[in-house]
Amino acid sequence: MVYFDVATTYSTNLSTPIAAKLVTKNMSAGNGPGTADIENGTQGISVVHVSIPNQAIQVQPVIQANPTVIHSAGNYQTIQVVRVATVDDDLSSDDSDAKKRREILARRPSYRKILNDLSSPVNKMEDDSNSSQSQDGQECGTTIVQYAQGPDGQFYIPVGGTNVQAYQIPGSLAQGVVMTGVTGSPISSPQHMSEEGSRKRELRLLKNREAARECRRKKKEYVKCLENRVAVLENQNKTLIEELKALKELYCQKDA
DNA sequence: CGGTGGGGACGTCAGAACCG
DNA sequence: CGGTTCTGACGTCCCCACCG
Repeated sequence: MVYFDVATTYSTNLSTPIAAKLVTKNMSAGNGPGTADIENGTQGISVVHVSIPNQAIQVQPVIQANPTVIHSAGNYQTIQVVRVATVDDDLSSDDSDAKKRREILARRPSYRKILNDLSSPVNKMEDDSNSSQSQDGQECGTTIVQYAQGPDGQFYIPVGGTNVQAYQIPGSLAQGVVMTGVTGSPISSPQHMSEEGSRKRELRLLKNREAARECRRKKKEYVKCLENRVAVLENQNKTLIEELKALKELYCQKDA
């Protein structure tokens, strides 16, 4: 089971969970519509757990309790799906696992820390599998973001994109840390010492080259996430202004 | 068509940050 | 605390649009 976490932006400050149904968009045949469970959030955010591939989807809110609360009901909202973690199906219902995923979502937006966490080997492996999926002709979306809720506000968390390149150290470089002679014993002559030094340097440069590439990629994602956040907040602001306007009108009508 | 400037990607270095 | 990783800064290259 692969978990994806996304967030809706149209939900409001409900104290009860909001139901929703997934409406897939540009899904390839055979993927099916997917399902969604929405976990109640605070400050207008509900986290949606879906089980469809890593691509843009649409979520349609379904009002259960108080239809007047969500004025955007029925509107479709395109969101992007984030792969959070891959776990065994046996573990998928495990509370501790869900808690772990929530912790990831709730982490503060420390750029370095977030990126550091999300650069774990597991994520890299999954990114590799993503890139292999995209070779089938499916665009997996541009920016992959995670919209999470912190104790004092909302923020996006960038996660690995689809263009992660496999990192391979050439054999001669990878084993260059301790050089041995034909007999297998360590070599310590000045010539071999300099050779070892140059090999070490080559390896360091190679690693740093890859690190710089990855760093730029993550930075770009982070900037995109921030831009997305601006867009979402502007949208929310607009919605709230409209809501206020509607309430004012309602109030005036009652008064008259 | 050649010169030029902007923008993006890259490699390298240095130093900060992280980790065992 | 030493080794490793991350990232800002800098220089370079390439591509593209614009202009004379």
